[in-house]
Amino acid sequence: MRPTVHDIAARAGVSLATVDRVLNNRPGVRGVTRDKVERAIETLGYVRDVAAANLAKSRIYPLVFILPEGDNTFMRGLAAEVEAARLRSAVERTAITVFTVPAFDAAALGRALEQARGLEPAGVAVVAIDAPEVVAAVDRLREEGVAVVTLVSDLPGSSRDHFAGVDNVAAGRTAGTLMGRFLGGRNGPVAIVAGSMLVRDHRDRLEGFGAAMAESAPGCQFLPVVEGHDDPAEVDRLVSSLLADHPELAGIYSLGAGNRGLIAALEKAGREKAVCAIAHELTPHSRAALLSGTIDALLNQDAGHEVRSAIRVLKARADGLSVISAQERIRIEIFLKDNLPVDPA
Amino acid sequence: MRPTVHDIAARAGVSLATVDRVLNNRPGVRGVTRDKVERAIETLGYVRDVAAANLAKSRIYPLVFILPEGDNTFMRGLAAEVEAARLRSAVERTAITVFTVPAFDAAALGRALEQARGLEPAGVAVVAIDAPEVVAAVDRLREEGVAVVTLVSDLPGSSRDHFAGVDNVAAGRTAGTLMGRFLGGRNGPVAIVAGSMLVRDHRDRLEGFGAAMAESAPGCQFLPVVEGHDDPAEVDRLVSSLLADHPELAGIYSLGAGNRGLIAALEKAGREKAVCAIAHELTPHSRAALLSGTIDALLNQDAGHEVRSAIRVLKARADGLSVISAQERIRIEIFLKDNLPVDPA
DNA sequence: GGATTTCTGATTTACGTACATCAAAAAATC
DNA sequence: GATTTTTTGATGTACGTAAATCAGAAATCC
Repeated sequence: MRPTVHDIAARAGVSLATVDRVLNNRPGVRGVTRDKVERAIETLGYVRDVAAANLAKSRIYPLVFILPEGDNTFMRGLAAEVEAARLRSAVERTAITVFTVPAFDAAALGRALEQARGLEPAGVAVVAIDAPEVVAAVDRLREEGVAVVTLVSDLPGSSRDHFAGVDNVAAGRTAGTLMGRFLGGRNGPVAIVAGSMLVRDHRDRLEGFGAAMAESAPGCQFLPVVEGHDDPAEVDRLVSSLLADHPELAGIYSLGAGNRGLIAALEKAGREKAVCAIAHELTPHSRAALLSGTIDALLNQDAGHEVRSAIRVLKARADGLSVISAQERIRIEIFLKDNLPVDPA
Repeated sequence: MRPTVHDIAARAGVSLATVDRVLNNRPGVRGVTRDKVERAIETLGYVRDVAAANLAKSRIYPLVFILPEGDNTFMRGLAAEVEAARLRSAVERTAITVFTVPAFDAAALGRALEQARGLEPAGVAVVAIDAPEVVAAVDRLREEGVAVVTLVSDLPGSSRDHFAGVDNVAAGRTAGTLMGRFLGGRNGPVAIVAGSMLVRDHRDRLEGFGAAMAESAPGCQFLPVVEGHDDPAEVDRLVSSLLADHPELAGIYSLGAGNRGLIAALEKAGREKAVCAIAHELTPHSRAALLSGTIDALLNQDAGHEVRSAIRVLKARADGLSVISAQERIRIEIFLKDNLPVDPA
């Protein structure tokens, strides 16, 4: 049988109240007594029953999620996962509030973080924008003891507790290695379609892609990076003109969103088999394109995993507990047509 | 505020005891009264507080894990993850017992399952062997209301609740597509090293590999499958003689364990760059070989995820609850040198 | 050595649910 | 309509912890 606070009190020769004071860092315990209690905890191997403690505290974890607006498929999927988590609130003792802010607007994000602070939450999960006012707002939350996790996009200079997302340089490298190997020494230039080079994730992916391509396909020629602003129609136009201008195009790396446009352009031109296409994020469209062969490989980060991980980490940090680190590692998933999950994302 | 049993009692105009009877399916409630209570539960959106319920029941989940013996690195890693889960027992209200049985011995596994049944556990997780006596033993457990999850290796004909593992045909296909694309039309035969063709996992992988290669590298010549019995020394010998006999060897697919032997043979022959090598399971050795370029791609299943998932599913089934299915999907992970997790497995 | 401050003990209530008991009410049976 | 059976209510205890109160003991101060 697992030891309880009563067992510790008996063992240490003190009362329940004193054990409680030690366990919860309340004042009013002499050093020697504290030591006695801590030794008893040690020798009995006492572990606080979190369920019982939460019950007694009627603890709920007020959490705030701050997500970007816009109709980006990935971000909508992320929002859906947050909503799914909200529906589990009763079971998980969380109370999740969602704020949405205009995409790429650091000032608005800073204000949203301030607003979140006003709610005195136990934790905040935020899709960060790498800007000084955002760093400042995050640091202020941390100073007040609020746990902060960055989601999808990190904030390296800040004091955030944890980042629930992938290393985008490594993701870019992975795409580069795959592209180099898939081309297998074939000639012809490679095109890169970004969303916006103002976004850190995209810059990181580009950096990694270039480095890995230099190793796996030395001498490969790159076309200038074009920016599709994650908009399918714009990506369609851009890719269509790339295809028209470069009949020998060997590969396309799409490191942002707007894959519907990429797929449409390749298929309109009838070049879907000739051009090696690698893109990011599994969506119903990209999934279909992978299965049909229009897209050759897809890199993905599991939005559901990211949201669940963020919640676990925030709760643990709020209680000062540790987490299973391997469980919180967000994978850079590589999907070929053969290892797709059964259920569309 | 979340509704409690008291709220339901008030709303339905009955006593707490009656609510309790309805909630826990105890006899002694008229149909009409039951309906009243259920309507109240519905309209108030009552969800039982599992933590409080478990506390009141002092519920622990006695679970049995049945794992194969032997010094296979993957299985040892799996055992380590089970042990890690055992150390979390206090927090997770589990009591985990581990049985080990000789590998590939269906009769012994059947006996172990019977023995597990004697412990009257809430759930059993088993690395299955596809044999009639194992199916029978699993079905018997299920009949007694014990939840059963197959781990790593499935048991299709049985009534097991869930399979925590990967689709090995799909894993083989994934390897085949990668191999075909990495070869990029190069000539030269491809060798396949299995552990034992008696094991279903290995047969499945081979089947998938052949099918995908036929698509991605039509006309590729295969050497006869050799069996290394997951033993590094034996794999080393086999691969060394393959390399000596076939100077034009283009690729090797190792679908079992014993990768240390594969790596050693390739490096001794100085052929690690010339031969495209694809293997399974991330271990310290295979990780190093991936980084050095001896192995070109690694397929993996996350043993930690499998164990944690098995426990979640067993607990949920024991309580008749549902699980987040996306969370329990075990991925076929593809690792290149670029997307390795930071921490070795 | 008395007053004050700091520590400790004893006890109680609460969290939300499970489960048992006994009495009372309602329904079914004859 | 009396009896039996079924259904329901009322109540209490338990699970392991949190948190509060108040009294008493020990240490510290002057």
